[in-house]
Amino acid sequence: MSTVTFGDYIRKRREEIELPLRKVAAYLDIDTSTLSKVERGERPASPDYLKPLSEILELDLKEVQTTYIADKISKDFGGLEHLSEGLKEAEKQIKSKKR
Amino acid sequence: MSTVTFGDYIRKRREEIELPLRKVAAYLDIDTSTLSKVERGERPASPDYLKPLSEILELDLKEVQTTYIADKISKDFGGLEHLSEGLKEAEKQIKSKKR
DNA sequence: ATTAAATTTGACACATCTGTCCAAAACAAT
DNA sequence: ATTGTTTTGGACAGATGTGTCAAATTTAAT
Repeated sequence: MSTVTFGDYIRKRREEIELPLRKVAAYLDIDTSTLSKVERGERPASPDYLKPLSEILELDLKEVQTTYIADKISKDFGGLEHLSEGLKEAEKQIKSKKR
Repeated sequence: MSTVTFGDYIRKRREEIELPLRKVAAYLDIDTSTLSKVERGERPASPDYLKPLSEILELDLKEVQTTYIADKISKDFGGLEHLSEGLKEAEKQIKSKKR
């Protein structure tokens, strides 16, 4: 399975449509350097970036969020033995709350 | 559905078996005050607490972790529209990695 | 009501995080 | 090789997080 990091995911797409970091960073209203670090996984992405990223990279917001969440969870909780069960439980609770 | 916070969960159990904060905190090797804040949700629990908590509170580690994860996820990602999908995806990736 | 124990509060120190700035390096094009 | 552009690196400031300490409050017991 792939397990692509968030950084790789947006970098790949950015190169695909041939936008320089400069442009994308400007659209997100952050420094070029910051975005570079996010793409290389040196820093985590802020959730604030997700919406604008989906816009300028012409990606489905749902996919962007999904990739972001999966990546962050594996980084934040990677060490826990019972992560799978915890996620299932979290899902249940979220669904029940969404009503 | 309940959606019990991690703090409520361990406080309830601690009171059930009638241990003072003092004792539990000592076992976790943290200040009483810190544990008090964790129980009341004023501060997040450190993952380091989970194992010792499960021991001194005589709880299944799996349940402790699960509650911790569910709580933290809802706090960390509460705002995202596509959280459910993201969690499913994260689960998939974790499972595939566990091989 | 006093005393003792348990719990909470708030100020504090120290560490970590987040993003910026600007200089350095890598890359393209000619 | 020089110039222009993109990308990266590292020092930095300000914000946020983590836990401690000591004092204040609450609770329980007598």
